[in-house]
Amino acid sequence: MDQKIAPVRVRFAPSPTGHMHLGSARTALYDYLIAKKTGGKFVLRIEDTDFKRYMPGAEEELISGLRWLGLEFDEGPDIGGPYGPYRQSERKEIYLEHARRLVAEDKAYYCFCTPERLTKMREDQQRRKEPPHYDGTCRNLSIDESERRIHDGEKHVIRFKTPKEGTTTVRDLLRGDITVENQTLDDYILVKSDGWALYHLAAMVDDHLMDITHVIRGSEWLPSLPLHALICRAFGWQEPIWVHLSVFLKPSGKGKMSKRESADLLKDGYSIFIKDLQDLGYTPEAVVNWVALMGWSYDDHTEFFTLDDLVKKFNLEHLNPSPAAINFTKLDHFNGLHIRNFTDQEFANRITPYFLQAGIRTDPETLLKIAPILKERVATLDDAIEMAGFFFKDKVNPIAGELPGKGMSNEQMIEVLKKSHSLLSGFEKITVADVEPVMREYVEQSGFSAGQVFGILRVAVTGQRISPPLFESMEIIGKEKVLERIENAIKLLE
RNA sequence: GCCCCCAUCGUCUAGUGGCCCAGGACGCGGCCCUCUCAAGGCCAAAACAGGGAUUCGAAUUCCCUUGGGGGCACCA
Repeated sequence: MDQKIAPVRVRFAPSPTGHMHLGSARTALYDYLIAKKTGGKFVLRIEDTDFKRYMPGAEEELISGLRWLGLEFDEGPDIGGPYGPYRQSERKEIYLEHARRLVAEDKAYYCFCTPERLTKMREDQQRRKEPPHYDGTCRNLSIDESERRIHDGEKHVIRFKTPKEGTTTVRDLLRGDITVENQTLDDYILVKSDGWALYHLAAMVDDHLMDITHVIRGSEWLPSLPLHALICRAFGWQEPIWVHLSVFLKPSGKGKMSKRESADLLKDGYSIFIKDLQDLGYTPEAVVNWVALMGWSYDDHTEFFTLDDLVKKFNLEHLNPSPAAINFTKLDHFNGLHIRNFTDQEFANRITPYFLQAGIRTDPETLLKIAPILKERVATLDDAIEMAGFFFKDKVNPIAGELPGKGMSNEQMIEVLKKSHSLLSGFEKITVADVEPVMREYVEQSGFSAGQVFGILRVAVTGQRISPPLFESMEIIGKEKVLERIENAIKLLE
């Protein structure tokens, strides 16, 4: 069915300047999927040449984020590989050599203009309503003069000698040919005065040296795509296949998520950061499933996918170029779906750390028993704490006012609790099969509704108005504790 | 300001000239189930941005307008 695709080499190349977010996660996911699908390689490369913006711990967060999502990479800074090193900060000389080669071939040149002059130049251009452009002062300096000035210790950068005339056409896999007038391009800086390469050079050199076949990245790179193609062509390299993914917009669909909005979002229990999502009780399965479908679709209308499903079904052809607003309620939906898809044991394992974090001591047997009745009713894993914390407490503390008893007096509630207590006492142990028929029979005779009777019992036994089913809960809690809690509630009412 | 990209229900999307008075999913509303809350089942409302052109025929092709997004650093 699927035509055989040659093995790809793809790279996820984040810069360690901030927290890993949904956009990165999706790019990495698609990289992983297409690599696995074609039997290719998924490499992680850290683009850390901007020391000013470097964020300590970002690389570790990236790696643990990838692993949490299940996106194991084949080559990377911590595991190495045949194309290393995988940190750009360890490849300075490689970029410099390449830049010099371009200079030697008259495809780049040394520029001695000071940042101050360039800033002023730009301001003047802006004032004259001209697009900001390098004015070409050093573009035609002779090699001799350049070398003399370098020798004299003059600060310099290396600029790309962008063609002044004609057009450049590059093919993006999702959008087709994109053509720009070369005169709208600039003589971009390739190497900074401190000798470090800029992204444009470093990424192209690395992609070539690392045999990258497909460059999958965000569409914020689209404007510099012609430059990148021109650089590849200047070196005489074959270009990779360019794939620019749509951007993610904030839920309203109006623009990208800002820092301030991310903070607001967190108050509602959502986040665009992978680390947060984990803490908020989302499963990696759901995040993967959800994010995969933001910009990609599968044609038979199925939407529930595991990572393995996606590896089988993913393709580059169904990618969608238009921007996508993030829909967190759909994440909730997928989270529920995947939670319910877990085995009871798996679910028990997953919620354990959340209880731990909340300071609630659990035991594996009970966890396994509550799993089936809990799985159906939590949206996020940490919901389990609120919903099922009472299973692990010695006693619960219902508030008198919390005991519902719609339209019932205190005396009536006490009556119900006392009767229930005596009924339950008659059993050797509480099981749903034994107890439920008896209790329902009591409801019949009592004149109260099932909602009234079970509602009071629920609060007495669980301390909550909302809980998993009453009888199942009582069976798990055990007769002794149940009776104790009912007695407690009676005392409270009296 | 200049350059580039995008445009189907509120949102994510299917749709590559006739199968579409547009299909699915989330959400929303209703009903069923029901000891609470969920889950599940069923039903409903909801979109081709506007204008031209091509064609026997356009959501699908082309042009313009409008709207939205991204980019214009010795950041990535």
